[in-house]
Amino acid sequence: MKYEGIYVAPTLVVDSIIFQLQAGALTVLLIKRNQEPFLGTWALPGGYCAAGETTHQAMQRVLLDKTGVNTDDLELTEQLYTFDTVARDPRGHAVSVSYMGLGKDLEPGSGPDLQSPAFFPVDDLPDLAYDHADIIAYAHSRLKAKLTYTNAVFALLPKTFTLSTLQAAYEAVLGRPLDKRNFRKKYLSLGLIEATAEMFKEGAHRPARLYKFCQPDLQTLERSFD
Amino acid sequence: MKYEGIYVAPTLVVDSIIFQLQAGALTVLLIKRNQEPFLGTWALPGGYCAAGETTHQAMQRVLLDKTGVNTDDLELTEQLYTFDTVARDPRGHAVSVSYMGLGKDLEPGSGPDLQSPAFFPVDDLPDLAYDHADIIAYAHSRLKAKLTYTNAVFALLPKTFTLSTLQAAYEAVLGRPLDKRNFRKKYLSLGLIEATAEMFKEGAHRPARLYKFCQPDLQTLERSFD
DNA sequence: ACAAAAGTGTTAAGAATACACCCATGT
DNA sequence: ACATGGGTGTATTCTTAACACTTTTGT
Repeated sequence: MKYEGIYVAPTLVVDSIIFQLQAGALTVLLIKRNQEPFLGTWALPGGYCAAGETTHQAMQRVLLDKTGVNTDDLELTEQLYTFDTVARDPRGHAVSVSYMGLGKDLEPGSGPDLQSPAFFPVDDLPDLAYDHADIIAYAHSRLKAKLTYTNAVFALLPKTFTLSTLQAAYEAVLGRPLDKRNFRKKYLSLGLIEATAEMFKEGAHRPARLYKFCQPDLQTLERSFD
Repeated sequence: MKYEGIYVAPTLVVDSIIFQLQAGALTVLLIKRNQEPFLGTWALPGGYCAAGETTHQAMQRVLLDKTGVNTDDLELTEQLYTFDTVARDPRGHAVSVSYMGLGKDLEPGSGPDLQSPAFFPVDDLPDLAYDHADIIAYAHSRLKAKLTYTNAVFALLPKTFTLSTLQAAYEAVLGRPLDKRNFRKKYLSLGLIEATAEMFKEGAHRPARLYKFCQPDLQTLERSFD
């Protein structure tokens, strides 16, 4: 072993990629940086992880501090990847552990200490600091995969939902239209959702049956979706 | 932001999970710890990541130092997961970035500085330090998944191989027998491998055709395997 | 009555599974 | 000639993909 004297660890940071659906589009939470480097540029919310703090705890703290979003309001959190970045920081080399979070009806806070948090459609992002555009693209591809082999959509939807809403969620994430009849047939055959007694009435058209997930936690599908 | 004074990063370590096939079994590289904690207990090769060093570089250095295995001899390396561990180390909290490596004909070195590196069948592991048994189980499950949706087997096989060898590799990783005719039909239909002109003669039976991968790098399958 | 979204079935093609015998070689 | 592993085909079931009209409601 080499480090018999003083051991100096690399800077450790955490970044969050928080997705939700808004107006039928998949959106991601960004902040406007209020310090150099990349002052004034949009970026993923991130910050330092301190000794004695797990990366997950650091993620929760940083997310709350910078965006006002509480991780208790997320339905699903998952570690994404750990990036080695050379010029992430004026200190030089840093290691960034990134987490993906999914939720619904998330409200970025507003206040002087927050960094203008806002959700942007993933198909219409502003210029981003660092390699954050790549990280978002990677998270998006992971999310697509996750929707095909798990029931992770539940984290993007309300407790009860119509089949059209469910299909729209898949279409928003996957970025392409799906056949209505095939979608319903297949999804119902998976046995993950069940009809409730309620209907959803809205507008001048036939009411829709409301469904719910049988189990509100992450399940792996045996037949992968699409 | 909280850390305006001195910032102290958590201890950052890297661990390697190196797999290869030996005598038809999937094996993983372990060392016998020569220090506390867990002195004398088998463990995954791991060590500190220092400032100025990427986690990947640290993994390469640590692996070579502790086992004599050179990462240049690995056919495939992939970051696995980053574990927050509380009691990993006498220093207290640590963050461990783990990498999975695949290779063939890997020879652990021997020498006074090395920590008795040896390959053990994943189905017959000794008692392990820390949560390394869990980490290996996780890596194994990721490897199984990887074999079903990519051509990652190439990293476990020689340049040319028979279909029986290929099937045996799948069976060793997945831990269950596969049907010979269906396996061949499906694998050949994927178009990832092609027959060479050579045959492999061995023993008192019909020689086997040797195949090779068309492209010797990682490909994602469109139809997932099995 | 009409506009708007909900709901519903069939057919055809492709993929997965189950299954048993002959072939080429060395001894 | 026999033992050993290499090599091959078919029938059945299940899954996927393509495709259009009727129903219920509010205005």
